[in-house]
Amino acid sequence: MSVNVLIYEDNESLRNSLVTLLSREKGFHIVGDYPECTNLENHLLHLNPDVILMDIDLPEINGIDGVKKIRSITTTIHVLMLTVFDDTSSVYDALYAGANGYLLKKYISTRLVTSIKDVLEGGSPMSPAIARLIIDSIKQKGPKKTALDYNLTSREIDVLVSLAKGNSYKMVANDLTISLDTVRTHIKHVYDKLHVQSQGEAISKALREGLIS
Amino acid sequence: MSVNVLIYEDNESLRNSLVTLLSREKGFHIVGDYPECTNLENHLLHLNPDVILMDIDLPEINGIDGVKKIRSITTTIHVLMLTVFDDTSSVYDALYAGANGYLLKKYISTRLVTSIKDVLEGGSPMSPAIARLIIDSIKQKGPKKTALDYNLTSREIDVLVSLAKGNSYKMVANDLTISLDTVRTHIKHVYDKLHVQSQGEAISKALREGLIS
DNA sequence: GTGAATATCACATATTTATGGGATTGTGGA
DNA sequence: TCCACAATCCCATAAATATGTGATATTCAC
Repeated sequence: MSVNVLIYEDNESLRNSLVTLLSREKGFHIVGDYPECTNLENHLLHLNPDVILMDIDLPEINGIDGVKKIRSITTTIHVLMLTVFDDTSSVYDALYAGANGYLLKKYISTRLVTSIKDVLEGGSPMSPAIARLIIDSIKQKGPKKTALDYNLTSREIDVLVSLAKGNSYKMVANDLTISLDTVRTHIKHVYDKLHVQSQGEAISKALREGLIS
Repeated sequence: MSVNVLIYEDNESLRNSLVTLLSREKGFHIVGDYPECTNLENHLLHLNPDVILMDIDLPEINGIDGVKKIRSITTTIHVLMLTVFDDTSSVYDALYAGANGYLLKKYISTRLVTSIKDVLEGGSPMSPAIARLIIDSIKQKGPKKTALDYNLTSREIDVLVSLAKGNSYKMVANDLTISLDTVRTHIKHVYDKLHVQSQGEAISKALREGLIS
């Protein structure tokens, strides 16, 4: 049994290359190749693809929206994005839209086949440059500070967490089974340590810096 | 000129395989191979590696801490993690520690050489399964809801943002050059729309759901 | 041009917060 | 042993917040 591949790529010579490349490979069957994905629903219904190769920069409906449409219909078909862009926002948009992998076009000749196999196994193959983008943007958010960075005690964290849930002092007291005044004391200490002077600032600082989540 | 590779891997047979594998490849020069990375500083100083292959599960000092130590000394040396684990926390820890790539051991025979070349080019090669983990954990945070999901108006967002900075109502009023009562009104509406009844809950909900950042 | 939604302001008041004091107990390190 | 610190509680008060009700002007779609 072979893998059904559906191709959307507006660059005709590249599209032909893809077809040639996969035709030579046994185990792959190309069920369709189109320069645009306006007829997506029909294709999905009648061509029965296992994997879709989707160019990101498509006329009419772009690849991102194409993926969204696919995902609104089915989550089982694997989608591998093909792109010349390696900018962060395209990558993120595609990932959120539900793409399974992200291959830079310059790597197509050497990695297309293995990448398709990877997505079929549930992996998310991506060019190293793409992976780098993702990693950088994750790291940018920063290694989460621990409560230790502000010398918050465990009880102080408890109070902060309870507060962030939207509890009033009274509710926090009830939540942690301590008195209202104790809650106040803890919060005072938290404010001192975080150098803030209001609940709003404390909570947003705690959330943004990963002290609580 | 060749690439200097330094290897830390406690499994002796695997370490020998790595050495053999890279020895056969021209352009690579192995400057050292050790079962543990306790002598890291010295090695860095005297062996002059371009790339370090680092097992994650090392005795004495584990690979994560190894990377941290490397990064505290230099950021230019490339580090490729080798692992049998593909759990989320190991991956994240390694990334935050400053690893450049993350290769599952079962792919070593087929992808080690290209992966090393990838890191040298500034990319972050990783096995598809690893990439999948990262993508899933990103997506888990969810596609950010926009303010539209709660029908917040632009002015209401302004107020919310200002509040999250830690501003009091007075300061918000000053910030947006509107009256205190107008601030109150906006906040009332925000609370209604978000279904909350305190500043803390509003801010944490807004931050967690990505309404503001 | 009517109505719905936005943005603005006003007044009133019960609760809640922020902040200042001060106190007791237990724990763990110097 | 003694000191620092964590965790608990108490009192007091000025300031800020939550909530209700009501009003006006603008805009934008129907």
